[in-house]
Amino acid sequence: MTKGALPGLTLCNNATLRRAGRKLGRFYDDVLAPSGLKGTQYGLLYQIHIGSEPAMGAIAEALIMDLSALGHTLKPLIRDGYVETFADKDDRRVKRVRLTPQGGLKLDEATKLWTIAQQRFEAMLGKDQAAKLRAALDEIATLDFDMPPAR
Amino acid sequence: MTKGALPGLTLCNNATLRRAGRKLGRFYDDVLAPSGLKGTQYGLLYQIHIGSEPAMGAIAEALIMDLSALGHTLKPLIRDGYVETFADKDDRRVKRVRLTPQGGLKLDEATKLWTIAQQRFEAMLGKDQAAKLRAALDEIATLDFDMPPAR
DNA sequence: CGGAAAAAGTGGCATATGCCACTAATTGAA
DNA sequence: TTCAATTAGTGGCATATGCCACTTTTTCCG
Repeated sequence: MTKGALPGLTLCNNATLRRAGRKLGRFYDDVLAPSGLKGTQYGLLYQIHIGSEPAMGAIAEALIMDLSALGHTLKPLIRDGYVETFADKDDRRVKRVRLTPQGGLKLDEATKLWTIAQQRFEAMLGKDQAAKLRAALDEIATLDFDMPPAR
Repeated sequence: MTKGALPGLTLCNNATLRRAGRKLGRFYDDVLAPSGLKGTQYGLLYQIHIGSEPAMGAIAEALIMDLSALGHTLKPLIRDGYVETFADKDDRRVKRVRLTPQGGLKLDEATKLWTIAQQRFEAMLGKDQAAKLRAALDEIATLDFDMPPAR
């Protein structure tokens, strides 16, 4: 009976998304485990890597996450020496972020594992399905939920 | 420049799912805010509601979440008097969960708000798109990620 | 029957995320 | 120039989730 239809809340978009997120997150986490990074941390390192010494705010915006949440999530990575921050030359309010050499190596190491997870997942769901899913998710990410409260 | 294409990690299924999850989660949380419940808590109350005094393990399985995580998430709901637990008559290891009368009322109240969130979201993404998305997400939720480690 | 193994939760520890109240640095007028 | 808004982050507090080490019950055998 453990197999079969999923009971309940199959109607709530939010709950369904969260549930799938827990499942997929654990999978990526498991595969990335040998590197010592969680899926979230891998994504964050990658985002920093592809940016040009991005400011905290720029990262938060790209990842659609709260600025303070980003700050918290960054701490273990800084503590472990994968990331470092420095003040922007022209605006001292701005704090920029970059990978340390160690962080770069760790990212490379983790990318090998990530590729495995990515391939295994896409082999199961289907490359097309996965691409369509990401497209739909990206669409949600760009939606503008602001009409009612007016302004 | 704030608008436009999403930079980076649009390739990682996990990162994309998490990002959309943060966005959608905040939307549902905002709409549910007047009830004092978060989207996660609403989903949990609902899951308990549709079950027959479900055991912790049953809930965790349905929501695909860690049993201990469920225990932690349940605490604030118990503290606030929306949920109560009791030992199973036949197996004292099992702890069953049910809504209190207050919890039932709160669920009804929150459901009105949830309906608004759900409708607003589906109006933006499209009912079809939303249904397809949930189907895809449910498929992920049922995938069996266990081959490599063999057994 | 009696002890090993399995099943269901709990507690502690760590990361992931958000919101709110603040602080510091800039920008914009008057 | 000077002081009120705005912008970028930080810290504290609370929930969301996981994993691991245990404790308590049951179940299973020999």
